Parts: sequence; C-alpha cells; structure tokens
Amino acid sequence: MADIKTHLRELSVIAGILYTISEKNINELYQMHPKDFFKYLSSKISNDISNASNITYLPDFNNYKSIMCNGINLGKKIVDLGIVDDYTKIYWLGSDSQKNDPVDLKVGNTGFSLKEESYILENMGLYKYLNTMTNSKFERGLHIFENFAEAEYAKWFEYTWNSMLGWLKTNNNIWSLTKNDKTSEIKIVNSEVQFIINGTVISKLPNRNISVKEYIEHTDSKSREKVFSKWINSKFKKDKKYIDLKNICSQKAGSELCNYISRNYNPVGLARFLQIYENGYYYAKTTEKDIEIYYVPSISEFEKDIEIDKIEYSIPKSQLNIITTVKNKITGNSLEFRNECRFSHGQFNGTPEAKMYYGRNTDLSDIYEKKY
DNA sequence: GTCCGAGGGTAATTGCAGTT
DNA sequence: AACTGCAATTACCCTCGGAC
Repeated sequence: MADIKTHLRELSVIAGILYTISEKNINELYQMHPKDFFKYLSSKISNDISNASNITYLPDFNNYKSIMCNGINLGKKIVDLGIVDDYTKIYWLGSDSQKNDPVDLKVGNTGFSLKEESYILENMGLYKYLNTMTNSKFERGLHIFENFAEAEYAKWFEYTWNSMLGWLKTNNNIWSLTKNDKTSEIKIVNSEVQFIINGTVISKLPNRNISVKEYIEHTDSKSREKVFSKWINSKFKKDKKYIDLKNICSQKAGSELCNYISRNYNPVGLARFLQIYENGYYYAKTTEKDIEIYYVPSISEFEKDIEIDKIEYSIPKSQLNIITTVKNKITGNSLEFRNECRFSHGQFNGTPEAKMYYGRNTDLSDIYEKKY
C-alpha cells in the first residue's frame, strides 16, 4: 500500500538489516532527515523505490518512531537468525501489488512477506477462491450477490435507493458532505437525481424507483464510490431494515455458494490458498508487541498432511464470511481462514472481493515453520 | 469482535473513432 | 463486418486501522 506508514515500516526493515550487518549505530536512523534516510536506502536498494518517496515529505521521524522501531527490530532479527546468505542485493517489492507472490522484500535469494497489525493473508477475488476449491474456471468479475442472490440483492438495493429518495424529500432535496476539500452532493431537480462532485454533475438518474441494473447504467465507479456510497455511509448504514436486507442477501448468497462448492468440491488449489508458491519465503510480522517469523515452504517442500476439514459460511451481523477450516493431520490442530465477501470501495460499487484473513486463534506453525 | 472504508498501484477490459 | 490502436474505466490486488 502506498501509505506512508507502510512504506516507512518496510524501508525500516531494510535499514535495520543494513545497519546490523555493518554494525552501525541504529539510533542514527531516527535522527536522520527523511530525505537523507530515503537517499541512503535508494543507494543501497537495487531497484527503483521512488514509489515510496512520499516519506520524504515528512519534516522528521518524531511521530513515526514506533513504526520505524518495529521495522528496524525485524531487520535486526532477520540478521540475527542467519536466514539470509547474501546481503549484496536487496530489492523492495512492496509497491508491486499485482505480482504472483506476496514477497515485499528480497535479500539475496531470500524473500519476505512483511506484515503489521493486519491478519490479512491475501486480498483475492471471489473467482479465485472458487477456482481454488472447485477447479472451476471462473474469471474476474464474479459478483457474489449478483450471481448467487440476485433477487435479494435487488431488494437490498431498491430499499436503499428509495430510502435515499425519501431522505432527500425531507431534507430540502439536497445532501452534501465535504471532506479533505472535496464535496459530494446529491440533489433532486424535478424528475432528475443528480450526483455531484465538487460542483460538477457527474451522474444523472431518474427520480423514481430504479433497479440496481439501471443504477449501474446511470453511474460510474467514481459517482458510486464518492456519492451514493458516501450517503449510505453517513446517513443510512445503521438503518435496521437496510442491515436486515443485507443479511438476507448474504444468507442466500452464502448458502448458494456453499451448495455450489459441495457439488463441485475439488480443492486443487489448497497449497496456493495457503500462500504456498513456487519458491519458499518468510512471512514476517512486526508489531508493538512482538515479532513473528515463519518459513513458508515452496510447493515442492509442502507436506501433504494438510487437508480441508470443512467449508461453511458465517454471517455474524450482515457480512458474508466464507470460513475454510484446514486440519493438520499430524498435530490434529485446526486452522480457520475467513474470506470476507464485501465491497471494498463503497456499497453497491464494483465487484465485491473475497478478502482472506486468518483467525486470531489460528496458529500458523501448523502450516508454516516457525522461526521466531 | 465485526464491519468495512481508507488509499493507491497495476492489469485487464471496454469503448470508440477511424480504418481496412 | 472486422480490425486496430489508443484512451478511459473497471477490476483486482495490497494493507491497515477506526468506529462501534
């Protein structure tokens, strides 16, 4: 992610490695001007890191010391564990978000996937999850609600749309929200609903009950994300019936999805699902509390004593989660993974994703080799 | 604990105008 | 009607953390 904090943490890992192997005083790093820190790392890293240059806009590192500290400590730990055999080439790959593996950092031939507080393992599309578990050939764009709960999705949308029209009628036919100097507005002008960004009408819709299909036709991803979704977020997301209809939609989609999986079950992609790729790499997590480092085996090293126990769906409140339980046949331990089927850029905007997380009680040492 | 939005990068697809 | 080259838009992916 192109967030300053993530950049700083990932670069700090590299700085921690470099300072540890050259036995320099790590405290110097915190005192450096961000521009000098960036310049130093640019000279030591073998590929272009200009995507991380936003850290140079910081006046100093005073408010970011704990982030740097987490990264530096991880770098030091990586050196201390002696898992790297060649420090001459270092690559930062954190900005390359669509490559085929999760490696953010490569030191010599050793890859690292770096994490912070997040429990996310992969941000996958639903098509990828289904192909993994059923050997189907779904393609990008598979929409959990449109494909598995069409009628319920339509009702959820129509209630939301009509509620927005009702809300506007009792609020002088206008809604407006300004954040970071950007203004989103909705106006009703006679028979027209206008979606407006910074004073420009970017979508015009009919002032009547419309289907989700008509809604998509009359809008684009920007007006959906910045206008309608923002209205929902600011005015409507706690509406009980809205949540109920979403829950019903999730129930239907979850049940249909699990039916499909059980009819076509063939978990050809289990290793891939567990983030096991052609080459082994290290999964390294650094937080305020501790450091965790696991070796994730390559596909050829991967032991076949891992099996899928069950696939279920779960809807704690209204969001559909697919729960994949995996069992280690040797230890008898179960691991739980959850794919959150949800919109990522605003409600009713784009294709929902199937973001994959591991459970807080899931011990990764049942699938990976714990190094620290 | 759950929901889900913040933000931003790249790949893939679609749209379109002007040819063949 | 099929093609082509480019522009525009969407889809996907990466990740973290705030609100409740």
